[in-house]
Amino acid sequence: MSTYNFKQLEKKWSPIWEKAGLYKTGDDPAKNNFYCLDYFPYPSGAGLSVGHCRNYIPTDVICRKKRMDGHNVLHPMGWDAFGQPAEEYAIKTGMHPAEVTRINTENYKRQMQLFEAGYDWDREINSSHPDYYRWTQYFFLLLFDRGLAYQSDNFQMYCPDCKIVLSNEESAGGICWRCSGEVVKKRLPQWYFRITEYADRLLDELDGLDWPENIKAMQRNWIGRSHGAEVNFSIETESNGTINLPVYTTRIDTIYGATFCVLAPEHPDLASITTEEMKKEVDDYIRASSAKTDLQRLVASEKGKTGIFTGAYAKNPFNGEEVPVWTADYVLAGYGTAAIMAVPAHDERDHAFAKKYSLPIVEVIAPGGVAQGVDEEATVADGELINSGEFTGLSSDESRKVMAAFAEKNNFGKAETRYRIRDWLVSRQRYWGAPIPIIHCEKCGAVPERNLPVVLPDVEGYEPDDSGRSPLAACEEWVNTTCPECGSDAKRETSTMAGFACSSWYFLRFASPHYSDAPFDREEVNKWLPVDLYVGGAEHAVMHLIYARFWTKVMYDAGMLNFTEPFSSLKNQGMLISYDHQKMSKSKGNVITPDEMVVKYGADALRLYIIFMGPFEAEIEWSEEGLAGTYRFVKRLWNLFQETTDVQAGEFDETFDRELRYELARTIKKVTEDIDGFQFNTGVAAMMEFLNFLSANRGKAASASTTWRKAQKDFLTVLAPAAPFITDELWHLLNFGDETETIHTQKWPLWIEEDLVKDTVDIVIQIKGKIRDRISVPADSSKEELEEIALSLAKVQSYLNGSAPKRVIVVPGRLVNIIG
RNA sequence: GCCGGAGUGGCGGAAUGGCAGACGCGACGGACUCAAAAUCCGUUACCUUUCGAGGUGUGAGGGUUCAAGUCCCUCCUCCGGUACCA
Repeated sequence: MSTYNFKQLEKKWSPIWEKAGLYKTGDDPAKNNFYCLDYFPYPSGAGLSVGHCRNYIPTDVICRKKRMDGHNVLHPMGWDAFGQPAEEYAIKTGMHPAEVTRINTENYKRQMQLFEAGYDWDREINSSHPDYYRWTQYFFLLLFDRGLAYQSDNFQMYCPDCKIVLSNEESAGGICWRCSGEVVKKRLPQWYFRITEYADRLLDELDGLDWPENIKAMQRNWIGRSHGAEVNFSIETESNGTINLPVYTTRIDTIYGATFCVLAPEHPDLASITTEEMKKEVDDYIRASSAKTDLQRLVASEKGKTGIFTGAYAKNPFNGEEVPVWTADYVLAGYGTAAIMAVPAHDERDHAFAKKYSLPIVEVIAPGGVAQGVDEEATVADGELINSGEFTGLSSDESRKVMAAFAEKNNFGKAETRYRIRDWLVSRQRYWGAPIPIIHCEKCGAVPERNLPVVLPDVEGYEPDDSGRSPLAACEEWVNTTCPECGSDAKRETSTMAGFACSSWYFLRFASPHYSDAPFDREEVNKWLPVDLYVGGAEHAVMHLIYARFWTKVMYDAGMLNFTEPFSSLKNQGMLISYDHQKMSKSKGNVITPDEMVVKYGADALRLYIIFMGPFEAEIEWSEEGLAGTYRFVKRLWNLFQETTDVQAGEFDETFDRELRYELARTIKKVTEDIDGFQFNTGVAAMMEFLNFLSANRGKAASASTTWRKAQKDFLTVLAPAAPFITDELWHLLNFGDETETIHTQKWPLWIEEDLVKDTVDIVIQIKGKIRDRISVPADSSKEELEEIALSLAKVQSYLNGSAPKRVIVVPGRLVNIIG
């Protein structure tokens, strides 16, 4: 009998499986296909921590089980290799970002292999390789050709620390997603994708997805569809004639209560409407607010909103009243029309502003027909319209329809749906990304470069500057080119695409990673996609996951795909918290690596602990003692099976044989259902229970030798996906297969349903809901029999004290409850 | 504020409306050992106990039910997201 030596097993089996092609994508036409995908990792210099294992180990377990229960499995891995950290490292050291990336990807791969995450490495892809990014560029042009890519010099978010522009998704809350620093607004010409055009479909098609509810909710909030109306107020200016001022409102029912209008400081017509008298003050205000970040504005206005009267008055088209026009930075430039009608009686923000600047408050909504009074606070609820001309008496709900129609009929407004989501800012003034395949020609404008790939040239330095120029701009022989349309001198676009462009289609590439005629082979894509199971952290709810859905829909519209949603089912693993109760990060110095754990406890114990530590989605604190626990489990398995490699038949014990068959069937059923249902923790617990049972009954092995041996075999088989090394070793040691075979290609065992049927069951006897006794009865005892037995029990008799029970509830197989 | 989720032993966590605390960690006791580690066996929600058992208990308070961790209502706390979106 040998001692458990995980190092030896790992060294022995890894190469054998590799040679056998265990993880190669299946292509048996008789089998169903299963595509399991992990989020596209960015290979960072820090390498993988045990936190990442919570992603890669469960998907590996699922895939192993899927192969065993008869699926062709596609489980690929690749690298989201373009991006800032490699570039920053390159800036610091001068090493080419491609070299930095190569080193990091190799390390990731090595680590994944340490804990035997089984990927089909023949399908490995790298988004920074020209063979890949030529297709990213191809999709840029697809969007361009379909009118979904455009250039604009709007204000956008800019992170001064990262020196990079950010999309709205990347700067949610005014915070840079990467460095958590505050972002500022900057006006630079940039490329955008028209994701807003797909807002309705992105919202509506969420409903059918098997995704976590919170992710769907985040996307719904982010898209933020609201139904309202646009109404044109009009302003007679001193020197610019009549200016039309459209405002967007979801509460047109309150329009008779509009007592002023407010324009965002960035509103394009602000200068034209401002009177000579107010010009200086308004200009000062604009300057002051543009100096603030959005976050600073928000913080400042929590102490009190600020604003300036423009001197102008706007006419309310419903009642002809003239109301003062103000500018204030509580009105956002990027939403609606950047102008609002302010109804202080029925909007908290307008109320606060009106109070501060002593503007009138007119109450026009009476919830339940009763005016609430609006001096102290705004009445936000719907109600019956009062003081509202011909609309008085209508409900808020009705009037919203009627008044929008009225506005439309009279040509001063219309019903309007608005969205919170903004177009996707995709260009970056960075070196390490996919070049945008556009040539700027003075005559022809922005012309697509169809000769792909536009290869990233080697440059002297990678440093971006504050001017918003990409390092590529310095590479003159690359920048200067000729226009593909007219042949005259032209310049290449020097920005590259944000990394999220690369990850918006990678899941398609895995179906045919070496295909060179198109981004993907349609037949292969139809065979494997949509992705059956997509697993990663929750942090990409409104970034990657929304972009990838958008691109998929565009490709569908272009006739390239026959599905509109890329990921049928999505799961988010929980975060792993370090021993210091903080997120693991290199900067905090609290990272625990799989490397050190594999050295200490072996891959099998690590794998088991990762899936056993708690529910898959839950945030859990790392515990090395916990890992020591699963290490003890594999050691106990090793020792017990070493002792019982060759069980000889002894005197048959029917009772024990049945018990063993029952426990085995129960275990197989539980493990099967738990792996399928992502309840790995309870599945492992069931296997621990079974091992405990075998261990406690090891002395009886000979009395049920056939079943015992089957139990050993099936137990190893259901444990194999979680603990591949020890199970294959023991499987061979116990002679369940020869040298040419491996446990990992065995059929997943089925449990025997009849073995789950018990002869006798334990019944709980309750009196008024409290447990007073337990009895063991034949499993098929009828209600009447159970009642009779229960009532005859001495304990029950003494509780009843001679009187007849009022009521007896009998649940066969479970309990009898006697109400005295 | 709004949206989503969660509150169960010392800890991570189990429980189709039907025996709360599976499994694991930790702790305690014992065996083995010169000793320690490892391993094995046992105990481990709380209170009371005549050691038979009795009572209490799943964030708080109500309710439905023969029966509630689980269903309903009100509230509290925590986590995640979002935040002047008119």
